[in-house]
Amino acid sequence: MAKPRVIYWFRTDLRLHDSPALQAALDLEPEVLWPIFTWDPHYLYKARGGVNRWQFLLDCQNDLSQSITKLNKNSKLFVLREGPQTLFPKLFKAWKPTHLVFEKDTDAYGRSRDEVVAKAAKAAGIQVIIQPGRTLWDSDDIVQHHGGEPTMSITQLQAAGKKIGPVAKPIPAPESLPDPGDMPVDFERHVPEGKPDFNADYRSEEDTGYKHIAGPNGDFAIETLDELGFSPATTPHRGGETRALEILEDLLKDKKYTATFQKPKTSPAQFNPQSTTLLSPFFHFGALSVRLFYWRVHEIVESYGKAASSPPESLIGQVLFRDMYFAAHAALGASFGQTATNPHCRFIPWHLPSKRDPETGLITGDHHIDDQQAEAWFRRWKAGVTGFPWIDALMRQLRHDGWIHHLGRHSVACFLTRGGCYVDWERGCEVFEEWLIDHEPACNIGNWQWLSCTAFFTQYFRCYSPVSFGQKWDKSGELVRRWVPELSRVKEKYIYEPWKMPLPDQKEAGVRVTGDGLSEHQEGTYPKPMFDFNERRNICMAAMKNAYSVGLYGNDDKVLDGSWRTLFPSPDEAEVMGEYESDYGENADNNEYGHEQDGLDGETASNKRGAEKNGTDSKSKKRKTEA
DNA sequence: AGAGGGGTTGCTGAC
DNA sequence: GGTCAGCAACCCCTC
Repeated sequence: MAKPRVIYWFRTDLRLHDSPALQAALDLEPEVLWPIFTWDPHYLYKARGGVNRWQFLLDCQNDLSQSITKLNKNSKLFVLREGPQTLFPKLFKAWKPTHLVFEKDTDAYGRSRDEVVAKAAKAAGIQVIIQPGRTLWDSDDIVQHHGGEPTMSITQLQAAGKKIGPVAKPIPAPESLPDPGDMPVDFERHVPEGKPDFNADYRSEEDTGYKHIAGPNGDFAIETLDELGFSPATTPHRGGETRALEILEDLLKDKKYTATFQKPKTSPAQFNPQSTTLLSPFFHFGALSVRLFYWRVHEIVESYGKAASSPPESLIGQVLFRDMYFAAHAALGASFGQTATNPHCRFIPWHLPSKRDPETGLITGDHHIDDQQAEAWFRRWKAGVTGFPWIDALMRQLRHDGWIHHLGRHSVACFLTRGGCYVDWERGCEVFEEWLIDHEPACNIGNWQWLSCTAFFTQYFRCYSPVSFGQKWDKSGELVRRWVPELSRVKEKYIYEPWKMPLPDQKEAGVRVTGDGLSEHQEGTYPKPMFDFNERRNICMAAMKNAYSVGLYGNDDKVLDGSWRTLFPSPDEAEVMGEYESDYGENADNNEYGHEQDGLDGETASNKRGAEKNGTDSKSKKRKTEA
């Protein structure tokens, strides 16, 4: 029998060390091995992912390519600029491989993509080998050992993991790689529809990348930001396997830090250097193996003795949470990413609910504007001009650097959802998807559900304050001064509450606190806070209490057909989403959120808001007298 | 099997 | 300045 001719398809496993999939490819003792990467129109246009994450991806690709070349001067990472679904059938014919090998992906899009590719391979008589490798344990395995259910707590994940057995020991990087085979690409191109382009804002030039399948010089070069029409990245954080391994070694040298790490005791305000490892983007792109991390940290923890920290707060605990979210996503698929249809996600009548595709039931990435006030709050939150310096500093750091500390993410997520704006967690989730360099669908979705108290976590009465939480970690406001330079000269006393600053102090600090943050920004000004936080916190908490007592989950018929409204009789019960056009506009009597005209349509948003506040107060009083 | 303890990461004010 | 109860009271896990 002829020797195997193997295509190794790199995706988010951009490393040579501890790759069970790459090892499986090499175990075939192939005659030729093509290390390839394919462009994916989904990530280029349909999934949000700003220029900063692209930069990190490029770093990982370039580093990997160089490492491959070090093992075989004839080889490198060959980038093919076409979507895998249309490319592979043609590649199978043109290159005549015997095997296609890649690492398992369990996120919703990844699964559907790989199914198409595997089917095409089968039709072409090519053997497909898929190996898990993104997580500590195979996520499908975890689900299976948890009764087919998603893991919704860290105890559940740990119990399932225990049943499977110890995390696999890391595999060393290969010492050599076979030559690549011929790579004819004289077949017809499929150029994807670039519209709608969720990343259009990042393109200052035309996206020319798809003009040539093997790049402008025909050498399968790694793309550049220029070719994608992107402006330069702003993030200082750089990727690559080499860098990842260096950061890991540096971390492990500090035995005390590694062994006694307690996440809740690391500061969200610390930067340069930050208080946590910042390894998350490397895990996302697979530039660092999470199992290598696990075992190397484990070693240090074991040798450190009793003073070491333990999960869930410890470093090991952090990667356990990652596996928990992956297994929840693996079990629920696309439903995991939204409330509607998700049996494990509480239904809360947030403002700015997602539009859904009537065919699939899936959210479209667009939202209903049920309330102009909430829309304005959402826009100010995203732009980092809420008038709350702690929130604004974090949002600006996030946009610029693509990374903020975990507790910073907690602060801004709580603020947007249950602890301030009462805006749908799916809105915030989309912004993080766009901006985070470490964006991992499962973890991002899971954490937004956690913070909004719709799944994983329920203690909605624990609410982050945009003033106190910042003060607790950063009394003098260094993070604010760094990211909100308008306030850099403000006295410590007012740094988290500039609206309390008397005029003479404003003058001295060279800033005027005025405006709504959305109108044209005036030099030397900082916006007024967009609401009274304590007032909003009380309204939101009462509304959460009410929604919890109604007790609907995302898969409930009442949620899907719109009759949930009968359970939230009127806006004066508590905060509840307002009116908006249905997704299924044709039949008003039978639409998704269909309901009788209730006489509110003529009222303004502010009138409704007034009713909410008054109603909340009277309701809570009523409850007290009943008790 | 119902109760009680615990849950990575809240805030406030009293001592 | 550090600890702790009270806030009002969620769900999960274990015994």
